[in-house]
Amino acid sequence: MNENITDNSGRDLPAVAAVVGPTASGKSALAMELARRMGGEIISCDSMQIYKGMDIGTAKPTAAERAEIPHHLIDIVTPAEEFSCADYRVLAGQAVEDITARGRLPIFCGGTGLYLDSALEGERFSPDIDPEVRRSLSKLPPDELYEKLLECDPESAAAIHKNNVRRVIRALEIFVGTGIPKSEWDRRSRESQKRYRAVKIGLDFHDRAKLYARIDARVDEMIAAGLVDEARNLPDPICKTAQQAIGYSEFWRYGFDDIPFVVERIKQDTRNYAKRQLTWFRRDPEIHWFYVDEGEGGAENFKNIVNCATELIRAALNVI
RNA sequence: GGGAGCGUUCCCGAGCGGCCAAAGGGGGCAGACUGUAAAUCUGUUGUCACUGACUUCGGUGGUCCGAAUCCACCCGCUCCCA
Repeated sequence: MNENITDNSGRDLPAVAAVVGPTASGKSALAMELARRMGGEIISCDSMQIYKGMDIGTAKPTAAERAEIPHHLIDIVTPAEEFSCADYRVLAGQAVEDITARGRLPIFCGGTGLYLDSALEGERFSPDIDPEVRRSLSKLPPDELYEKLLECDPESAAAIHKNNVRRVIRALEIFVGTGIPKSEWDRRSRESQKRYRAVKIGLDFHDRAKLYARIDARVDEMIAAGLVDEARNLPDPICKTAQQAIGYSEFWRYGFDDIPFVVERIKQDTRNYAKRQLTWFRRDPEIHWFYVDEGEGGAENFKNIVNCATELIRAALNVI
């Protein structure tokens, strides 16, 4: 059933779908429905659902959902383990291969734009860098770091704001570690042949306030579902990435004494995050956007989105 | 009833006679992003016919060439004494 279209360079690329959008926009429900209709399996594209034990705060699909439709790349490491975008790319590639081999349609679903991009990219030319390089660079004053970058990789320096120390360091460590500027590595990745035939479906709202209201409501639900205890009881060593998780980091930062205050912080952080996700995805011209609050919104509109998305995917991927 | 304060742009909050459409932070909006990405960073945020004009700092009326800043009264809030 999964008849791949031959792309213009003559290679057969596996077909995949992707459902993206800001947090709380209804991606999971849409992906589930698409999976049911099209014989698909879901590949989570979420930097935090990777972590075991962080269930409520990352809005993982329920056990029932996971029993009905196979979900990949959820619960793959403990919060103590460092996990990167590059790791994700490798595992996503395996998942697609696996799902495709079984004649089913891989459906990416998630809000981590960088992870999705890295998974869909043809090749990723970013070598491993000795972490010691970053460590020593981090000790230098920001101005000096930017000066250095200006010298060894002016193209990246021009693209990165000097205040964005984290990215200045990344660009610098790539040059120090490989002798080749980051801008050059990036160019090679960008120019590489795509890995899949992908159809991307995006979810957004005409009225931003509606999205924000959904976010607030969902945070309240998470609290009711026991997020506080989940955060309190996470096993101690937690890696840098997992430490940043919204819904948990606020407890670590503000403590467990004033729960209502922390809840407000979680809502605010989530809203800001949703805005950043939208900024990321809106830049991608390949995404077909659907509006959750179109017309009357609600179940009727959801059905309509599912229908349109299904047609779109079938047409574009030539999947029956 | 007496005393001491306070009221600033969406919010908090600085300003205390001109350099103030008014610091800073938050929020909003927009943007960047290729191995920390639920991270990190940038721009913008009174109105308009926008290198200029107009309206704004609780209200009204004054002083002054000139007020968010000084004075009077009024309204509202807070705190202290009774």
